[in-house]
Amino acid sequence: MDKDMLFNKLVSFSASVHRVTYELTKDVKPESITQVQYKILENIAVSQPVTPSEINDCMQMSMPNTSRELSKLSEKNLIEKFSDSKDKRKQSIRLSSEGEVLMDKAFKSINSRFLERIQNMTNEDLEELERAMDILQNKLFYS
Amino acid sequence: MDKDMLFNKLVSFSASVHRVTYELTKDVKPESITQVQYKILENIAVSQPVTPSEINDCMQMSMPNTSRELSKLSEKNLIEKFSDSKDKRKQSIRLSSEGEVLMDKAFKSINSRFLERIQNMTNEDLEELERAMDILQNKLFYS
DNA sequence: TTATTTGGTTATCAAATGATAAGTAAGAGG
DNA sequence: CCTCTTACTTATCATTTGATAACCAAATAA
Repeated sequence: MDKDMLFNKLVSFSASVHRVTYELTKDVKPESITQVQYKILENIAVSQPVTPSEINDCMQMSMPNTSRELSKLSEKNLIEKFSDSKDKRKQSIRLSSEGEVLMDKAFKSINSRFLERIQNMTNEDLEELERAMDILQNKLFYS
Repeated sequence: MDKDMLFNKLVSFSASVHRVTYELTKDVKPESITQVQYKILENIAVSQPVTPSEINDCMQMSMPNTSRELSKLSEKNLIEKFSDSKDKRKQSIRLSSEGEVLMDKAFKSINSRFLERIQNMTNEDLEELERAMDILQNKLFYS
């Protein structure tokens, strides 16, 4: 097996994934928030409730910056902070109802672009896609 | 076929791809250039020679900003600009030898992390990966 | 009880990025 | 020849981001 060839394939593959996810998610974020803030919201949306440190790890930013961005999101009424009853240093963060609406709209729009993209596929195609994603996620893109 | 399930799978899949490419490419860029500049160099490396407008399209930035970043890369002696002999408005950009060295080092380092990641795989596993990438790239992550 | 560590905030500063306006020079179309 | 368009540059400005230092309060360890 030619591992160099496989590596080249990986390079081109991840470029494609990045490009297509860019196309799918283009313009779904409202003007009122920055790209980083949108990413944080996405992060919260898929794994709420989260703590600031968890967001911090996923986003690869420094705590002070995470804290700042969270405050901004809080000011914009998109998230809510609760303090943990057991460990009062910890904060637990979730989307506010306004935030839920925003992210719901975003995901719906991404979903509909996705449906467009797969609209002409047969059931076998779709099952093939599913299997292929499973394989790659388990064997190559595991964490 | 449940398309919503497939969509969820896609969301989680692309998150994984992003995370793993982050890990593979972490710290390969020298301190002397910014993230954006590194991305531009990657772009040039895989499809040189390129014109500023082509880079501009791929990078989703505005022409003035692209131009600025290219000048900076040029000042750092990482790229070279030639003007097209046919159409003198156009510029053709390639890596300088210093730029080649830099990107070569970067790709080698990414490659070695990739090899680590696949080191325990059988030939069948690798062929499976290859097929899976082909399928996804052709059917879902096409441009 | 007294450190020390953990989880987080606030303030501040430099640097990077994004966006706009205005300009130049070469090619294309009339 | 005279416009118009294309490809790109320069200058400038506001905003975002990244990084650092200093701080606080709760939890933990000594």
